[in-house]
Amino acid sequence: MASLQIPDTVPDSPDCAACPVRWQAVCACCDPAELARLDRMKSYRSYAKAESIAYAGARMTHLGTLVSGVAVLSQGMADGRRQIMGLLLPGDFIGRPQRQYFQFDIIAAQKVKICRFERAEFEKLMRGSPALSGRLLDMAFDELDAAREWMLVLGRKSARERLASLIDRLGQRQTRLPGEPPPASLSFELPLTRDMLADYLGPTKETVSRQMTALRRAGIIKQEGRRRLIVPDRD
Amino acid sequence: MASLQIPDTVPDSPDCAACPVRWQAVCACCDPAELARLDRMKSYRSYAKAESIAYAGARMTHLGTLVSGVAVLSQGMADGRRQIMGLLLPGDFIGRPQRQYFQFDIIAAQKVKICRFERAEFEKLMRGSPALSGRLLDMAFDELDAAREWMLVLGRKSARERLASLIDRLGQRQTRLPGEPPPASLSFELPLTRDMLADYLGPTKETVSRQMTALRRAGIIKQEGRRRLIVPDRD
DNA sequence: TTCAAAAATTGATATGGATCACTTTCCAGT
DNA sequence: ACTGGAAAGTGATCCATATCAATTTTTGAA
Repeated sequence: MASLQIPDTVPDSPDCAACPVRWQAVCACCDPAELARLDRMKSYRSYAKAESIAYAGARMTHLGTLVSGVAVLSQGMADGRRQIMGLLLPGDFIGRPQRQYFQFDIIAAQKVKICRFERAEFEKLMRGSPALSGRLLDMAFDELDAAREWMLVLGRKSARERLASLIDRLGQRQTRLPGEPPPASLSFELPLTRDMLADYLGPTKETVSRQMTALRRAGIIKQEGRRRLIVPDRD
Repeated sequence: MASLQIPDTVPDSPDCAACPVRWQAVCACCDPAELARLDRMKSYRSYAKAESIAYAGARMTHLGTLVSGVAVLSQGMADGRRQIMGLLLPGDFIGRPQRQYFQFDIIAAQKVKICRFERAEFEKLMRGSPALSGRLLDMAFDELDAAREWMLVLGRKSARERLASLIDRLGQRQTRLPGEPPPASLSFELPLTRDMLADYLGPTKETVSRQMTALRRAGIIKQEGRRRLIVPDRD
């Protein structure tokens, strides 16, 4: 089991003030007192590539923030079809307050580190902190808007357009500096296999592969190796 | 203009206690004091069938709750393609706190009545009321889960399966009593035209029509007139 | 009630993407 | 540096759904 190579609970617990996602995560708006309390509550846990972080129906004992790596939120059907609903990138919130069970599967696409809080404890803190619950509300609405935007892609766009939309989205989230407009040209590492791209986009991996070739031949993207992508001009 | 047939602001403002969606809406968890405050803030507004309630980019001056009728949340592309992201039924929340502009179009599918609050005023009340903001957080997460569930339908299911999923979903929301399990057999009125069904499901209206015929011939659904549907056995 | 416009259905044909089968490329582990 | 297995790419064929073109049914306004 790959997960055994990495200790389940990472011993080092750096101070929240030094956290790499301090300003992206749910705790971004916390005042020093709240942050100190979170600091005491938190524990880290790492997951190996391809390890399951949660699965639909499992008890949700913890909530948390993804600190590093990339994970994937997905749902499977009985016959093996699978749809990825979203990517979890550093700063993203994992779980849902007031819920006992996970609704979807969460799988690490790379080595992942999560900053975790016990659910009951976090809920208690939330009740006393309008800043924290307000921030979470805002993040939830952002996710909702993103999910709805993606419905347009899934419902109405061709395979080629879908791939282009996803490349653009991934590129922006990985390249853009917070508060800045998106750069015209992107260069970044694809965190997903072709199979995962297919599960995200709807079509099969063969079609994804063909469309990737088509985009490359059309000069819309360039590739360095299999994973690094360059988008000279976003349009 | 159809909207001129109906006064923009409905004069009668029944007491919140008598509101038909008192226990579904965002105000479900409010205590009497909060409810009294909302009661003073609220104003009603009606929209005619096919009237636009909001459109992407428009200023969001009010938030509110849909009290009666059915509206549709959708997004259009430049070339005319359109995707419906969700239905707004009685009790559903409209708008988003802390946002200046609407992100999507909202269109009345039938005559609609909305209970509105000025955004700034509602936000102020929210800041002082954990019950209200907690309730909204819960509703937002419910919507998020529903949106993600729907992604599976859009990304992975055939036209027939999609139509069946939508019929089931609509039937349940219109038939199910809160807190009860869904009944095995449904009978209800479709609030959407075939065109709108197509915009919801992804395929064209012709395909929707054919699949409707196919489901009828397979005995999975029965129709009374064009709109009333009967699902003898949900499976 | 009548009638024109909109909605829905049906048919014929075209096509994008699925499927199946195979080859090539890339790594991870020895 | 090898090498076996996974990931990625490519080709041939088939099918579900789009598209184009009527026709029928419903609706609502005069």
